[in-house]
Amino acid sequence: MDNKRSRRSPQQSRSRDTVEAILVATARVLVKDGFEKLSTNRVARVAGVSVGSLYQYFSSKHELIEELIERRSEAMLQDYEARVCGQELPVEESIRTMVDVILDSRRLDRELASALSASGRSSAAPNHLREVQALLTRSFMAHRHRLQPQNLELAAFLVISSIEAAADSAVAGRPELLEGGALRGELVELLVRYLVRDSANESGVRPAVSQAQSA
Amino acid sequence: MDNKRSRRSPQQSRSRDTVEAILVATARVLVKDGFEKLSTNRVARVAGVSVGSLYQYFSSKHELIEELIERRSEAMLQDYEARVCGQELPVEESIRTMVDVILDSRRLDRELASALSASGRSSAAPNHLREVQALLTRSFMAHRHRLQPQNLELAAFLVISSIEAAADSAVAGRPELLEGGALRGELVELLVRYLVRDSANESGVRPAVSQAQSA
Amino acid sequence: MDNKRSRRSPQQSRSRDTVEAILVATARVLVKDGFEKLSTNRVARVAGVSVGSLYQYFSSKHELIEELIERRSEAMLQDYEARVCGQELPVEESIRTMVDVILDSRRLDRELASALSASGRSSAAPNHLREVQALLTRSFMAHRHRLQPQNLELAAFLVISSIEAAADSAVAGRPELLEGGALRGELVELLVRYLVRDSANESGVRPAVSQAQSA
Amino acid sequence: MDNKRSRRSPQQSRSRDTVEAILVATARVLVKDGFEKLSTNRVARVAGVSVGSLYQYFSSKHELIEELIERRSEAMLQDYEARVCGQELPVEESIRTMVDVILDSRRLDRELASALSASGRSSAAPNHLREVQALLTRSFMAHRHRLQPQNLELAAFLVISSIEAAADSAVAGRPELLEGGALRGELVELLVRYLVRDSANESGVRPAVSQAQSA
DNA sequence: GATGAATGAGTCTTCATTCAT
DNA sequence: GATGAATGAAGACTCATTCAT
Repeated sequence: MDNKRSRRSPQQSRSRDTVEAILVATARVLVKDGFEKLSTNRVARVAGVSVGSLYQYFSSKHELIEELIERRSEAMLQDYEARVCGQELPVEESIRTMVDVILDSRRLDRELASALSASGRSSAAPNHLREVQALLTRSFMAHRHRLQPQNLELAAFLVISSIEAAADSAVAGRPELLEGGALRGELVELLVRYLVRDSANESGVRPAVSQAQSA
Repeated sequence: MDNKRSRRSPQQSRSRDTVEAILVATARVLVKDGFEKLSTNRVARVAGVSVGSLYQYFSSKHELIEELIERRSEAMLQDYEARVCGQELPVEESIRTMVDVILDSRRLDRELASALSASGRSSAAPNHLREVQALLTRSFMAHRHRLQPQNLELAAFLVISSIEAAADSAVAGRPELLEGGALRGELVELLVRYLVRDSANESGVRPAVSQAQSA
Repeated sequence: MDNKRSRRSPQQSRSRDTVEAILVATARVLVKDGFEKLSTNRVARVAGVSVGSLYQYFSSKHELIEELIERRSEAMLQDYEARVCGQELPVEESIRTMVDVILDSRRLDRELASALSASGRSSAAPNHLREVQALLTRSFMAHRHRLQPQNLELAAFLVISSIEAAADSAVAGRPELLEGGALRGELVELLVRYLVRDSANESGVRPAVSQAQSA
Repeated sequence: MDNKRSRRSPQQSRSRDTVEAILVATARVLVKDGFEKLSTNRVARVAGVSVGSLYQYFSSKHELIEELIERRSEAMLQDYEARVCGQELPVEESIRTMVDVILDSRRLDRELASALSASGRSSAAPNHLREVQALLTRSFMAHRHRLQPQNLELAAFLVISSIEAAADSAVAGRPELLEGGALRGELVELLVRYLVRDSANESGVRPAVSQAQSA
């Protein structure tokens, strides 16, 4: 625990290959068998090395996974920077790029993302707000003339997932946000702005957003 | 609700107490030791009953957790309904209530929520977009005059967490959303509407949102 | 262990019914789920009584099974006696009746017999002399002109099963038989007499045996 | 033989010893405590290795037992072949050898055989035909002048065990044999030929059988 | 007598980790 | 450095048996 980062950092090329093989194997096992079946022995076997070698470069199973996640983040960051290419983008473009980067990343290694994020979650978890979402959809229906989104079901999906995400992120990393009214107010702002149709200028004010996107 | 077909449905009052004790113990273990340390034996010990008793009411560890999550969902649903009280609320109010319900729920059992949602995620996970978020914040700074949110750091937090959440929810339950451009477009719409200041009417069009919120 | 036969012997009719129900349930469970899945709790549930009641009449799981076996033996004995009906049968008839009784008993509750006798045996057991049997069949083929049985494969089956049975019975109940040459000699006598064709009188000497049997 | 696809095939000499120790321990536990008390942990402890090691070479408790049985079968087969030594034996010799092999095998590891074959059988089982056997013996007594065997009690033992064995083997592996009359007829043939004295030539026809046997 | 909730030792099995070779 | 055999604590789950109601 305290001797973290004690191992690792291969300098020779053979070592680098080994590390790479291990990481690739980890991802493969994760995708093929899920998080629960991930074991150091199995990873080593798939990587074609011995467990001993695995422990030469990763001091624990935990570190193995951390490294994998870190690499994925780095990849996303590089993707973002590659797309932005040093330019100063307007906010709309920034956002669109961000969205693209994250969604593409998830799309590319869907299995890995799923294995990584849904790892311990019980199957009930994803559904546990289904009913609330249904409730919300119905409420949207009732006011559909005042709402901007066309696909109300998709809108409800987005709304719920955003609230939950904010709540969970706050719990995980910024608990103080749960106390004040700031997060709350901002979330409401976010969502209401998204949902409610602009009364004055239907399609004039914010035109950039509705353009077609490249898939 | 009661069609859970647990091993047995309690028929004596003793049983009901046992079930309750087990569920309480589960939450306690989850909070104190985290998901990974949750074991049926430990739960039973903390609950002051035997493993056998646990298995009399929950046919597996999995079911135990499902029940816990289900109870939390039900509680949230009831909270929502209590607040709405049968009235037909306008969208703004629906959203505010929804936000309140979810945030309050998380605030109340923060630890449990954390244990449950971060269950399998490695400790690296919460941080893995920190850098991206920093990037985004800087970009926001550069355009701050065109943006509506005051607290740009909070805005970036919200933006990132919303995108990630949408991506993860899609991966978990609606993979088809990752393919088309619909989710992407809607997400961009959501975020840009939130971020960009209304050029025409600075504070006139959407007044309801900026009101004070009841904690 | 030492208070055996302490419970049991119902005198009232309700008790008798209960005992009967339990025994029937035991057989049912045995047939449906096999010996390994047999548990007092399950038997009680299937019998429609409580475990407590089961233990009122059977002091242990062990005793439950013993009783079942004993009943089966009694049934066979009664069947035999019913068929013999007090008459003094000639040996041929005795044997035929005996064979009928045992085979019929097995045929009638084949499942139960199988569950009971194959209970703990690994799947390898029934086959473990297959090769030897094949060897023997081949040897028979080579001498088929000197042998009496028509179906040599069936003959080999019988031969092997008889030897094994004698060996196992001896191990289980009469270990001294394994030491001397008596059992050995008698077994050889039994088998050779069966196998080798009578050189002198092909079909005259022992005519009674080849008659048709009632199925 | 070696295509057993156990978890791993030992590659170092240490492993081979471990495997051997485990198998020896299995036999020892079986002999000392019986099949019901056989557990992987106990075997490992007796073998002086860890459970983990056991599972390195045997993927389940089941496989452990299968291996043991297979080894015993192989040993018997080798014994048979060693005695036959490639020669083409006459039937009488084949049978005698077969009988010797099986009886000797049982004699050598009597305890193991007992534990293995009586594995699940309740203690009632071996006795459950005692009464029938008594009956039969008495019947034999009555016709003793027409019977060939000298030791009628031993004959009855052999007769009963042969019928039961045929019935059980059929139940276990060839249920179709229970239906037709073939098995029945053949069994009767086998037994009557054994029991009934040859009327014509008392001691002339089948002389080979009564010779002395090598123990 | 009957009930069924409770017990807890014991079962099989996994897997992160170590260390002699 | 690499190997892979060995470890053993720990986990999920079962079931014969008891005993308060």
